[in-house]
Amino acid sequence: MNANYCPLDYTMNLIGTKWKPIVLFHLLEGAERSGVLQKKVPGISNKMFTQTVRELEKDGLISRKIYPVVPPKVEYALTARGKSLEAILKSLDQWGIEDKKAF
Amino acid sequence: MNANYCPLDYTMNLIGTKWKPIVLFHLLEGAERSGVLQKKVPGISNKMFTQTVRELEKDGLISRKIYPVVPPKVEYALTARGKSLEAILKSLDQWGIEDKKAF
DNA sequence: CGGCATCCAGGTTGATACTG
DNA sequence: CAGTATCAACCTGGATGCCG
Repeated sequence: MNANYCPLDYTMNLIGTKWKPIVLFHLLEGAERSGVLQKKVPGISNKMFTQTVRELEKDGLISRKIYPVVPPKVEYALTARGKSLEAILKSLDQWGIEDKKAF
Repeated sequence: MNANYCPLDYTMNLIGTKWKPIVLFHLLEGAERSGVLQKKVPGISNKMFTQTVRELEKDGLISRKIYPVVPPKVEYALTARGKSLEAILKSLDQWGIEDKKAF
């Protein structure tokens, strides 16, 4: 069964979903408030947004900071581990730009 | 709804699945015969393998060469478009290696 | 405002058996 | 050997409504 495991699989299990890369990508510019961040992700439902940031937090790729104010305020930011994905995220984005030109 | 589209999404729609990156990665080393290639992907079922290479072919990332012999022989190889993903695939793999060291 | 719980439709996946 | 067909099980994601 296990003929040729490759770490690529490990990476994809962390970020290889529909929404995770997009959320991470937008956080490259800096911390964002929850609602603002969500609006930057076209088409995501509230449920999927919550689910996505929860998993990213659990995996230590982003941090969640809660401000005890009214109305509630929550900010998300990349952790060091999350920032280490910067090159990959930008490559993915760049490839998309180049590929669209060619095809 | 559409606040901030990014090409990263476009890229992920092409390769952002469980099996596609792994298949592509193994093809970086050169063309492979179908059965051999499948054995290199741990845990994939025959059905998913076929489905995956079909989609990759449809998207022009790999080519499929059929040898009219008995028993049947089919080889898959990266197209130019597929090869252009090399840097990304290796980055993903490399990140997985580095990350495992750290965590 | 942030985000969780519930329901449920649709797509995805795996096991198995079969064709050329 | 390469690939397809079928079916059931599982998972995903969206809509809605409620809570702190």
